[in-house]
Amino acid sequence: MERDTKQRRAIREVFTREHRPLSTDEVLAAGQDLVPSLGIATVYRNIKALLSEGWLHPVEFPGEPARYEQSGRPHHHHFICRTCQQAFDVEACPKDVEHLAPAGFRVEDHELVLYGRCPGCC
Amino acid sequence: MERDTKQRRAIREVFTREHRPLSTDEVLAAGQDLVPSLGIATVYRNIKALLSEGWLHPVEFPGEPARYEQSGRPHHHHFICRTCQQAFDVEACPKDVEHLAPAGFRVEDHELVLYGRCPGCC
DNA sequence: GCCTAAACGATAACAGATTATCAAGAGAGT
DNA sequence: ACTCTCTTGATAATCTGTTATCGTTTAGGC
Repeated sequence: MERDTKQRRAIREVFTREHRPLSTDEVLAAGQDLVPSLGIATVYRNIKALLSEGWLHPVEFPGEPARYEQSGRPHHHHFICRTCQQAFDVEACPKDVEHLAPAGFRVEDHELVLYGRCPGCC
Repeated sequence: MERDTKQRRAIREVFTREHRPLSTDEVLAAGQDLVPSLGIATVYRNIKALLSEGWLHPVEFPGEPARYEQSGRPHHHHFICRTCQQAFDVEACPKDVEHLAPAGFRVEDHELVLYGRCPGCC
C-alpha cells in the first residue's frame, strides 16, 4: 500500500469529514459520492491498511459488525441512534467506573454505549 | 418444546448454577458434565425455546457472539475477564448516564462493560 | 410394556462479514 | 508517452455462528 490513489484519498476524506465511527457500508456509500466506481473490496483493503498503519482503529458495538474511526482522539464513548443506526461521539465519561466492580475484580478498561434518538431523528 | 427431557433440565440447571451470561460453548461444556451425550444443536434449540418463553434473554458484548442469562434480574452491567473470557454480573450502575450525551440527544438506554481480571485470574 | 410424536445428535446447509483471486486500470518514475 | 507493478473492482472463496435436515432415541399417555 504505497501509491496515493483517488480511492484511498476518498476513504480518508470520508473519515476526516465525519468525526464518528463508520461501518464499511457507510464508508462505501460516502466514498462513492467522491469516486462512483468505488468497490467494497477496496473499502475493506484500505481500512485494513489504515488500521495497520495506525491511522484508524476499530470500534465494536454489541451485536453488530465493527465500525472504524480515526485514531488519536482522547478517551470518549459513543451514542447509537436507534432510528438511523448512526454512531456518534460522546466526550463525557462516567466517573469512578473502577469502583463499580465487586471486590477482587481488577478493572483495566471500560466501554459505555448510550442508545436513543439523535437530534436529526427526535 | 413440551417434554421435560434430561437435556433441557441440564441446560436450565447450568444457567441456574452460574449467575452470569453464558456462551453456547460454555453451556455445551457445562451441560455435558450433566449429560455427556449433549450436542450443540440441542443447546441452540433449547436456548431458542427458553428465549421465546422469556426464561432467558440475550446479552451481547462488543465483537463477540451473544451470551445468555436468566431473565427477571434487576438492571445491572457486566465485567469481562481478559484472561478467562468469562462474563460476570456487576450490580452497580453509574449515575446520570443520561446527562453524558450532548444536547439534542435523547438517551433511552445504556450499556456498560468493564474489562480486566477476575478474582480467579488476578 | 407399547406406541407415537417430540426431542435428540450428527452434520449439512445457510447467512453475513471478510478475504482471496485475477484480469483490467492507473500512479509514478524514466 | 512508455513501462512496470501496485491497486482496483467484480466475484468466488472462506470463516464463524446459527439453523435445517433426517434417521434414531425417548418421554409420557395408554
